[in-house]
Amino acid sequence: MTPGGDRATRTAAAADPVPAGRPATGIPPINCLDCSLQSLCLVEGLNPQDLDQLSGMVSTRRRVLRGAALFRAGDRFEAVYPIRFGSFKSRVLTPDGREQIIDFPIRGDLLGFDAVSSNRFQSDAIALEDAEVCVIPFEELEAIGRRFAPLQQRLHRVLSAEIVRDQGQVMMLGTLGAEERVAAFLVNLSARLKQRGFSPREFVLRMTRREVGSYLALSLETVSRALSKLQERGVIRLALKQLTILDDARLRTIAGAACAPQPSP
Amino acid sequence: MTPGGDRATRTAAAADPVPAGRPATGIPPINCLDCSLQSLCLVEGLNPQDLDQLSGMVSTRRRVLRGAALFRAGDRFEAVYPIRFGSFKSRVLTPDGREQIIDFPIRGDLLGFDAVSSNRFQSDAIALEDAEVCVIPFEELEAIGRRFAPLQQRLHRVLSAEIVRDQGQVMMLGTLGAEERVAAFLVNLSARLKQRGFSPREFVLRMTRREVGSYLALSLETVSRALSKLQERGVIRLALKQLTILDDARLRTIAGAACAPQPSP
DNA sequence: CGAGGACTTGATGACGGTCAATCCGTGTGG
DNA sequence: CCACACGGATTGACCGTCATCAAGTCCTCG
Repeated sequence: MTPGGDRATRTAAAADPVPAGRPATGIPPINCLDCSLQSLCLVEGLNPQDLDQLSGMVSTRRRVLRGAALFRAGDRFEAVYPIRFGSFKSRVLTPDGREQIIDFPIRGDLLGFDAVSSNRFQSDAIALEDAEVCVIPFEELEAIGRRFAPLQQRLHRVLSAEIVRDQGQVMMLGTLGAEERVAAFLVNLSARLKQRGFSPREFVLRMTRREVGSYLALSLETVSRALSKLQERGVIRLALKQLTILDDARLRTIAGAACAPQPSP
Repeated sequence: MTPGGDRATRTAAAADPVPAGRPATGIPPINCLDCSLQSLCLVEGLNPQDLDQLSGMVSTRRRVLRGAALFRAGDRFEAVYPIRFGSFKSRVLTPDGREQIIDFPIRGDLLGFDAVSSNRFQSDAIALEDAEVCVIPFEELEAIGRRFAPLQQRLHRVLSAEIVRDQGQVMMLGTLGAEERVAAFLVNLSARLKQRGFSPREFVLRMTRREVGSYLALSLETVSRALSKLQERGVIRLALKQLTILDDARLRTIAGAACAPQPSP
C-alpha cells in the first residue's frame, strides 16, 4: 500500500523530529504540532495554541509488525489509533473460521471506533506491513473534547464520515458487477493514497486477492479475472502486486456512478 | 411496521402527557422526563437531574405524513431526529433515478447522523406511515455534550453503534444467499420491534417488496419467492403485509450466524 | 533448493436477475 | 355502490454472471 513498495515508510517515520524541552516521561515525548499527520488526524483545523495543549494527550505510540494484531475482537477498548504509517486489514472471523474483511485502513485513518458502543473491539486489526500508530486513550479524548469544541466537532465528523463510508460500501455491493467493484476499489484506494500524500498512479497492493475478494464480496478468482481484464484493456498495469493506473478516466467510468464516496472529515 | 397494523401509534403519542408549569414557548413544551422514548433516545442512563436540565434542548417536534420527506439529500443539516412513532425509509436516489434503500428506521432510531461530516444530509428520509420525530438541534446537542459527560458518551455510543450496524450489513450482503438474507432481515426487524416494546411475533411490513429487495440487494421477485418459501415451510405466515413469525428458532437458523448484530447503545 | 502459498486461467453449474403473464387489493371516478 | 384502473405481489421460463472445482505457474521464504 505504500508507494513504490520499498521501505519509504521508515523514512516517513523519521521525518517527525522529537521536540526538545518537554518534561521527560520515560517515553519519547510526542508533539502533535510537529506530526506529519496533522492535516489528517483528529486535530485538523485546530489553531496552534489548542494543538499545543492537546499534545499531552497522546501518551505513546505503538509499532505493529507485519502480520501482528494491533487489537482483536473482544479486546477491551481503551484507545483509538490513528495510523502513522503502514497499512492494516480490519476483519472479523466468522464462527466457521472464515475471514471477512471490513476495510483496509492506511496512513491517516483511525482505527477502533467500532468499539465505542460496547467497550469491546468488534474486529481484528492486522498489519499488512510493518506499521506504527498513535495511541489516544478514548476517555482522555472525550474529556478534552468537552473542553475544546473544535476537537469535539472534529471527532463527530470523523465518526459520521465512517457511517457514510460504510453506507457507500453497502451501495456498491448492491448495485455493481464484479469488474465494476474491482475498478471502484482501485479508484477509492487511489484517491485515499493521493489524499495522504502518496502517488495515486502507482502503488502496491499489500493485500491478497483473497482479501480483496472478501472485501468486495467476490471470489478470489473473480478478482483475478477482473484485474486481468482491466490490464488487457490497457486501463491498468499490474506486475505482481505493483499497480499502475494507466487510464484513470476510463477506470472511473468503469467504476461508474458508484465511485465510493471520498472520505471528507 | 407498527404492531397489529392499526392506529396503535396514535395512542402511543397521546401517552406522553404535556407537563404543566413550564415557560410557554408558543409550542407545546416538551419534557424528556415524561417521554416514552426515554430508554431508547439519547438520554438513556442520565440521572433525573441532568435529564431535567436537558429537556429544554428539544425545541420542537415534527409530524411527517406518509410518503412525505423529513429531509432530503443535500438539505442543510441542522438537527438530528429521534423517531417518536411511525417508520421511515432512508434512501439515496442514484443519478439514473433508481432508489437505493439504506435502512428502515423505526421508533427509537435516530435520523440524520450521516449529515454531521459534511453539514448536508446524504440521504432522503421518507415516512412509510404517518410519523412524528423530535427535533434536536445538533449544535445544541454538542454544546450540552460538552457540559454533561454522560450525554456525550451516549452520543458517541450511538454513532459507533451505527458504524457497527452498517458493517454488519456489509457482511450480510457479502456472505448470505437470498433466502438467508430475507430471514436475517425479518429476524433483525423483529428484534428491533421487540426492543421498542412491540410484538416481535406479529407485525406489519410497511415497505414494499421492491424496497426490501433494494435494501438486501435482491430483485423484488427474489424477495417474494423467499417469503413464499419461508411460508411453505411453516416458518412464517404472511397475509398481505401482515407478518407472523411461527417458528422463531428456525428462522434464526436459516438466517445463520450472520444474524445482524443487535443495536446495543 | 524445496515447499507452500499466491496467482492465473479454464470448465462447469447454480443462484438469482430479467422478462412476462396473472392475480389481487386499493383507491378513484362515474 | 360498483366498475375500472393502477400498482403491488406472485409465479413461471429463460439466461447471464459469478462461485466452485481443477490444473498449472510463479514468488517467497525457510
